[in-house]
Amino acid sequence: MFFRPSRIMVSIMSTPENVASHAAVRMEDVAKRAGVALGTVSNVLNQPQKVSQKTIDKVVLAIDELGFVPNRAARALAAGTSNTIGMVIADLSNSFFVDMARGAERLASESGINVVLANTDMRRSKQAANLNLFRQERMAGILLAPLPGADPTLLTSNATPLVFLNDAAIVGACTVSVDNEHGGYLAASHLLGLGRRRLLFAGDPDQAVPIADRYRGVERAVAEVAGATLELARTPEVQAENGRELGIELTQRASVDRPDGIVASADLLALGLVQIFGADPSIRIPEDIAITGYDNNRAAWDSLIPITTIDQPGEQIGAVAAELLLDEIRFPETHRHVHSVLQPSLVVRASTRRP
Amino acid sequence: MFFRPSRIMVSIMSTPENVASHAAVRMEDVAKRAGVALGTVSNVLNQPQKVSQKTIDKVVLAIDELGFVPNRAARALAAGTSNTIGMVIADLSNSFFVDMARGAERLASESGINVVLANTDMRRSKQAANLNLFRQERMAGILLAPLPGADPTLLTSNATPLVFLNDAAIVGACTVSVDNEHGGYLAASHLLGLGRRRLLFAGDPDQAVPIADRYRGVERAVAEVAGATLELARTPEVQAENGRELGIELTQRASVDRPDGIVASADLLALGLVQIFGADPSIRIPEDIAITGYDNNRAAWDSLIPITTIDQPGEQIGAVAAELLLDEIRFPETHRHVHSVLQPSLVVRASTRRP
DNA sequence: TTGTATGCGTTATCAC
DNA sequence: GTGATAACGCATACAA
Repeated sequence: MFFRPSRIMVSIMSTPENVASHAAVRMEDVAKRAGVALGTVSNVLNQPQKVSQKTIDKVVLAIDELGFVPNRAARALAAGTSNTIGMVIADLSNSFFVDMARGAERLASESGINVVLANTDMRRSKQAANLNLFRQERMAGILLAPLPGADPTLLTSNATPLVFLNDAAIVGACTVSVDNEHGGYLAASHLLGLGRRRLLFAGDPDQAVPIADRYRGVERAVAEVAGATLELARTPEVQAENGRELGIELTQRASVDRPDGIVASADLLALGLVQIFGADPSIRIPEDIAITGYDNNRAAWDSLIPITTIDQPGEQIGAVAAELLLDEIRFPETHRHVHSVLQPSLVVRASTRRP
Repeated sequence: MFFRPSRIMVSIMSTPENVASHAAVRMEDVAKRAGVALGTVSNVLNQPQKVSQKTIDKVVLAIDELGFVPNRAARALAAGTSNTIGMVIADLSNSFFVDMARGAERLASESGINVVLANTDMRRSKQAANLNLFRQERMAGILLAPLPGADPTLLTSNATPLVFLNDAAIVGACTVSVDNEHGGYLAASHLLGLGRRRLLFAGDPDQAVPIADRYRGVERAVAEVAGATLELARTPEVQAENGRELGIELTQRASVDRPDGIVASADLLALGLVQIFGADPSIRIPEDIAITGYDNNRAAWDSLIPITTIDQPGEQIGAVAAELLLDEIRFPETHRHVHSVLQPSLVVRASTRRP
């Protein structure tokens, strides 16, 4: 299937002359050029401390002149180990996962380890394919931010160390996740602390486990405060559009029947609510209705009325996961699987409190 | 450097028993188990048509029972080729680039080729490191969405085919980019076509080449219409905040001095403008001021007043680039470098035209 | 189809 | 430090 843009400008160019055909430069060539032994070149690359500075200089020079690029496939085969780890990500469109990747890369690079990514793009078949790919590549280890729905078969091959991100419901492997129940509790407690008593939770707990967890946290917070009530407004999705629909519905209620605090299960949902209430002169944010979001997306702070939200520690998740993976890689016998649960944090903005 | 979350729940678990130590299962083991020759196993994996169905079944069964995972490093070394391509991306936080990755993956997978990603994260050193990594891995080819600022040294090693994405200013390689000048022209023409004559361009052409190109397109469109004027409002950045600042400034002008059409150089910039004007009862969108954004971010359609914008064909860029790369990989001698320029498209929403 | 043999580019281990 | 050489796991070509 070819892609032909509606209008395409193409300029034919001559192929560049292969000034130097690097294609076949091997270590042996470098050794010859530098006048040293093959093994010495290998040492310069992997154990420089075993080689005199003078020799190193000669070898490095030869490498430059010849444009030698070490062959990692051969290296991995001979050494039996790779120094790159593969990360399989459920959805790169979600900045939460990109943050995890950034955190993992940062920590891994501190140990001189590379991280390559593969996008699952929300498709189960791609998740399996990418896992296979990395195992076949004999990656040192794998970081997996899986699709929702624990799938034990992901662990079939035990050969490559594997750490799960953002999914606690896995045994037989390390996992790093975030405490969604606590996040819900934080949001609701914040509203209750501001004196709100008629709370509403926007989102469908039956739709996703994290949302259910957040809802439980909200319930717990409400139960701790005498006189506080909680209403559940199920939305089909958690997009801005759903927030607007819910917002319109709420504006049509008598003001005494309206909640004075809303915990939205996602920032976009909160954004939709803020848009509707903000356009209604009879409703003031946060005086009449205070609103919290969830995720700390840029949608939350790009809002005309910046939205209080729960920040997910994405980078930290990635860093902790990489840390656990490196431990499993380095000390396979002594390693013990741990389930690490990180805590989200509250970010207060104008949607709940006047600056 | 260790990451210790403020509060961390850790549960120690026993390491899983290595039910089957897959670590050392080789093709030879599979062959023995299936009662066939080593070469036959290889054929089953790479050239099934050369093997009888009965033999295939035996081999597949043995593979399953032993949990054999083919070693790609060895395969690549022996065959001299890899069937995965590496993609180095300037900034995964930008959904534009994620779209490119999706497009590249889709097209490559049609040929049974894998795509792995590496995030440059806007840092020049990481870009170089990731390129090195992929070349050392002997990837079949590399897709590079480079950092701004053409860097010829990226092409030093000519061994691995390389295609540039979103950067036309490269010779000696294929490039795929989008016509920003045309995008600016589209936006301005749209406003002019709606009768607007006092146009304003928001953004700083000196800040980035793409913005300069868009501005040129706007200038061209304005020049084509008699009586049309164009004002340039330089903003330090293209965030929502900058849009709001500009919006406030414009509301303070006498209405006759205000533009009746604004081409923002980015969606977030447009979002900020829409937020301010939308909150001002004396200004109607689009009657008094029509606004276009650029990029077709979700910010554009999540806005309370959905924003007309220029859609960047991200997936198409990725697909075309992958197509060109595959051609260069397959036909190295007949391949000719081409510079493909794709066209953006106008997406009309409520910020310029009542539904 | 089967064995068998050779080579891919590196690492690692010898004795020197 | 040198040279030589045996793996590493697989693809491929060859003769049987």
